[in-house]
Amino acid sequence: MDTQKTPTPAAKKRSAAAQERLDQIVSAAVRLINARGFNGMSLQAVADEVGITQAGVLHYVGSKHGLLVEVIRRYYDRSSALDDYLSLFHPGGAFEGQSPKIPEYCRLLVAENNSQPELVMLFQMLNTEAMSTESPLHEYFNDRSRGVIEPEPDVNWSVPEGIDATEAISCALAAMYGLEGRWVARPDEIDYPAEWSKFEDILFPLPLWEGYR
Amino acid sequence: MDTQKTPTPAAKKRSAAAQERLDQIVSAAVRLINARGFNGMSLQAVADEVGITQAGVLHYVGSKHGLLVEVIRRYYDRSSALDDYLSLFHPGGAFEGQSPKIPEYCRLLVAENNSQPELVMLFQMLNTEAMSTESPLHEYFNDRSRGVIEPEPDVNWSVPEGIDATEAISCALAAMYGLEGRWVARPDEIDYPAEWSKFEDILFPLPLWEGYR
DNA sequence: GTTGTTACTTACTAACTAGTAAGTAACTCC
DNA sequence: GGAGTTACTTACTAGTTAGTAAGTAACAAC
Repeated sequence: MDTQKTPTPAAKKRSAAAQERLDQIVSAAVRLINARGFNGMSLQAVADEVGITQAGVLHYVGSKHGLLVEVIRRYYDRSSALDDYLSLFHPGGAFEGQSPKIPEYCRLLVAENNSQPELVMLFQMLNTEAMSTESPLHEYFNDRSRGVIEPEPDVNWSVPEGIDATEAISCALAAMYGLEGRWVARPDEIDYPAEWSKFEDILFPLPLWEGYR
Repeated sequence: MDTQKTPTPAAKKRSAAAQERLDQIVSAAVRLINARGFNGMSLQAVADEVGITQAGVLHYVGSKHGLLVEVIRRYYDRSSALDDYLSLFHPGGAFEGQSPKIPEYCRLLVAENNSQPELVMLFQMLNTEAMSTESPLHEYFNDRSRGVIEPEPDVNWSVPEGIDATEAISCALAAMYGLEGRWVARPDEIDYPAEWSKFEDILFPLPLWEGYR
């Protein structure tokens, strides 16, 4: 029964405080998942970081699985400069009629991920744990992996002759994932966008991709 | 004090039985790490799979960290068709004076890994957990990651003009890692070597890499 | 000013965690 | 046949795990 009529300003204020607390909980959970994995993380550790009791954490998320759901939700609530790029080529967009370029798309993705190392690490950790059929995220990440290779089926990419656009995206994203794993493991040693630009010379070598980058 | 003089056949037999038991323990541990990660796996679960008590497991490995050491050891005791390939180009090898080719090297790596999905998954899992500085394997995997990009510094790869061999290997291995993650997550859906051959067309496109593949 | 809701806390449970200590049965060595 | 070693087991400890139940203090609604 949803009795949520016009919420009073006071109710809004309280709910905002609650939202802030939930954010603290999710932030702590992300840090702990990155450090130990979801299986290795405990509700008590989350509670300690936030400064409340373990039962207090459960008050917000219900169960450990509920916490995982909130963490995933946070991952998806990121802003995506990417969808913005692709939508430019859709009917009504600024570049309607033109075709997007894979290297350009990749560069945007790299730039975006470069500003969110914590979420990149979270993705690597959960995605890896989800390899196991035992993981509650197994099907979820498998579906995602299938879908991401063809992010926008109605877009026709501008690629050189003899190059399969779908394969090029698939391969580029695999390389990106591999590089991201190295980067988040030693962020001080690796300049992610700089390394990517070197990868670009391999993935999209210049005589062939001239005009398509 | 090492009192290991000529071991009697009986001692050998006993030690062989012990080795077999240790193998069972390590095999169970690999399965459980793949399913839940090292942090999520317990000595009791290993013991249950082997059919002995948890204290029995500790008799062999001393501690949970000791079990991790044994698991890592198993990973490195794999045969490597790869080193064999590279050694052919060393002084005294059959191909002395010639240069190895990166795509060929990659194909061997893919073929070898394709026959060991369990160890590939183990690598993905431990490597990911080792992203965290908290992991006992953090430095270990970082060193490995640095080294693997230049597997044999004294080999001069045969590559097309304008291509940086080190970057090509680095990029190819990143893509391989990314593809392997997809493969072990859904082995029934993905034909790893077949997918790799499509990646080859992107990483080493034919007009450019003609004669270097 | 009562009634309800929110945001927690304390107190608890039952199961599980890695690790230790002290056995014991089987076998080997000499 | 006695001494030592191996491959375990039983029994235990101290700490941690997710989750439940029953509060309670602060505030809001009316």
